Amino acid sequence: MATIYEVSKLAGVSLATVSRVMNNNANVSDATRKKVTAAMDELGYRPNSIAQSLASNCSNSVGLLVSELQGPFYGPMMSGIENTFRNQGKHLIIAAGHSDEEREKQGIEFLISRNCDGLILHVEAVSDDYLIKLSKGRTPFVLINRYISELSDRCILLNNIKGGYLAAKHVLEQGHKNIAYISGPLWKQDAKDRLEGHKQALAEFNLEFDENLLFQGDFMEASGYEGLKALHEQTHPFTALICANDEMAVGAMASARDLGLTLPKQLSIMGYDNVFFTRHVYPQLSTVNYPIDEMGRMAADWVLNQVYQKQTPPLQTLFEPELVVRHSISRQSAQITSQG
Amino acid sequence: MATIYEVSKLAGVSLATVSRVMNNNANVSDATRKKVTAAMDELGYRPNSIAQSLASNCSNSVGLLVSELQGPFYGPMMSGIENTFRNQGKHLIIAAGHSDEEREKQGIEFLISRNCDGLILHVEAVSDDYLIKLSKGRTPFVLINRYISELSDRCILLNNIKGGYLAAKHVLEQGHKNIAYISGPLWKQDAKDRLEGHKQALAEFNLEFDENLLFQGDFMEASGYEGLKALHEQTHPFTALICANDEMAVGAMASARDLGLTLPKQLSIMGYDNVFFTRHVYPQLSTVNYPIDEMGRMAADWVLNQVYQKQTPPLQTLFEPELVVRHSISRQSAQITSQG
DNA sequence: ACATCAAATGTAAGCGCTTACATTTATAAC
DNA sequence: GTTATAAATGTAAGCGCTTACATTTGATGT
Repeated sequence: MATIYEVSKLAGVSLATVSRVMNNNANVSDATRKKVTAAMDELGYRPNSIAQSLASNCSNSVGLLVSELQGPFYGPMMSGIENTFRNQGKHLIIAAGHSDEEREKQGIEFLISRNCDGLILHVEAVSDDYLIKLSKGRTPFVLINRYISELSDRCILLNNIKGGYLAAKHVLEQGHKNIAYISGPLWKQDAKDRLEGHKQALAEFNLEFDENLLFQGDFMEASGYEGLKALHEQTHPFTALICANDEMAVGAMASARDLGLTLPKQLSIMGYDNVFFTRHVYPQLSTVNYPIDEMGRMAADWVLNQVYQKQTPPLQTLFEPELVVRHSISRQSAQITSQG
Repeated sequence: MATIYEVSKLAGVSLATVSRVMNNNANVSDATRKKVTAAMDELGYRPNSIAQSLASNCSNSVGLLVSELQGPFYGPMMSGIENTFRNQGKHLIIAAGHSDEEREKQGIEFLISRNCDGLILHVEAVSDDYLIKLSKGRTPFVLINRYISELSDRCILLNNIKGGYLAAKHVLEQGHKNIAYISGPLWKQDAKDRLEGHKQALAEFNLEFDENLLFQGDFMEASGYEGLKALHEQTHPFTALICANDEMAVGAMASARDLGLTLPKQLSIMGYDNVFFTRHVYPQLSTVNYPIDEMGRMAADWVLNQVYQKQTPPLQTLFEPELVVRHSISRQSAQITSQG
């Protein structure tokens, strides 16, 4: 691999001049610029970006930490981010945290030690304190889907209370009065918020939230399956089920079929996230849109703006959910009565 | 950020010794090792891996180029790869090629200029010649889902002929005789192979392949939708439709509903890939399993073995598809007759 | 006590770039 | 033709590490 030194020799100029034409940041005469680019072409020269990073203390790469590389949720987010950076000549280093504190920390440290200029973090397991301490460090970062008041200007969030409210309101408006709920893990803020919005809507309809109709899941499909099974076995009747995300909703749909329930006639089911496969399930799932791709792009814009001082559209940190009505909520449902 | 220099000062040893304890590759007395690690802890020292890469000419990172960061196919692949490398202390730099020749080349060059020790490529647009030339370069790479005879030992492939055969055979065994086919773009080898396997099965059942029942799609959902619409409008009847991947199959299912066809009674539909959402569509889609996660892990093993000289399970380059029977193929179908 | 040799440590030259500063060259004003 | 000033180019010192080679230290055998 040719180095800058060989290029400079071939072009008959100094290292510095070659560097200047690469970064075209200083005055270089047309004649020498031509000589240099010719030499580069001849040698097939490619700058070694590791060396560039070390020397300039700027790697032109930003780190992205997500929980998982797979799954319907992270794909669109990564894609939105990658796109934005590609257009700006920045590069993406991706690590997965697997919702595990140790691995999340490892991932963050790797990205920092890799001289990332900025970080986009979607972390769940790491503590607020850790992040606050991290914010004092040299690598700026933005948080997706996590709120820490001390870091509020770098938290990109969905209004989950509103989302929970929207979902419940829609179901209530269809005439349902007994509504079961499968939540996410309630130590997570988003799970809590969605449930809070749910309760607000209930209150607005003068209905009380029935704790017996709450099942705490973990945002995974299996817990949706288990959740509906468990709810079906207890004695309080319900005609609709709201799940705190689409994966659990899909699990619940499978469960409903195994229980012999006709959807949506005997049981209405509502999801959350508007993950792409919700259009493909049967019946098509009504849900709440989580504009995760947009939020990813916004996170990328944040980095562009705050780290690279680029012009960007105005930064926005709070995003609004939207109701997506499809065919999984029936207008009037027969009550499922208890098993006992 | 503390540097190795500060650590050496604090510990009262030379740079080299600090480096040695980091890499524990030479004789260092217990006493000094202790002094050094204590100094590291005190300073919260983290080696700068950019500098390490530059000096050692080994970045401990491997590059991965995929077409898209999203979609049901690449997620499991990336995840399998990331997992393997995490366990070995290697890191992953991901770029997307978007099936575009220029962008694929850019991506590859970026990864190389980033001093990746090895590359895993899932490329579609770049030419064989380009890859052959690339193989002469300094960065070793392995190809997923692409066959180039000159590079055959580094091509990790699915036996697509067999897969196409399996799908068709299953449909034939259920008694279907008139089978429509929505292929991928036929300039792509995998699309060609799947169709070839399809024809083999037909031949085995003494059936002729009807060109009128072939629609060439592009592996995307929309082309499945359009494909079935077009097939339905022509005059040759068929009772089953085989799609060259699941996305098109899902598109075709939507199309079938719009055409008022009951699935699978009036039309049987078969997919290919066994993407995770095939279990969630209705009726659940019968398909052919593409073990992409395993193949990703194998690619990672290849790099570990060939680039880092690690012990790995034996390298395997050809993977076998498997039939996945679910509920989208009916035993005996009423014939769809022509529209005309 | 001395030589011998291995183990432990230090020295310093890079890795391929960037950039502050110094120097040279061209341009313009008088 | 000077001189002042700006533009173009060169010089060399790093960036934070690794590693070949040199040196020192400590055992061991005699």
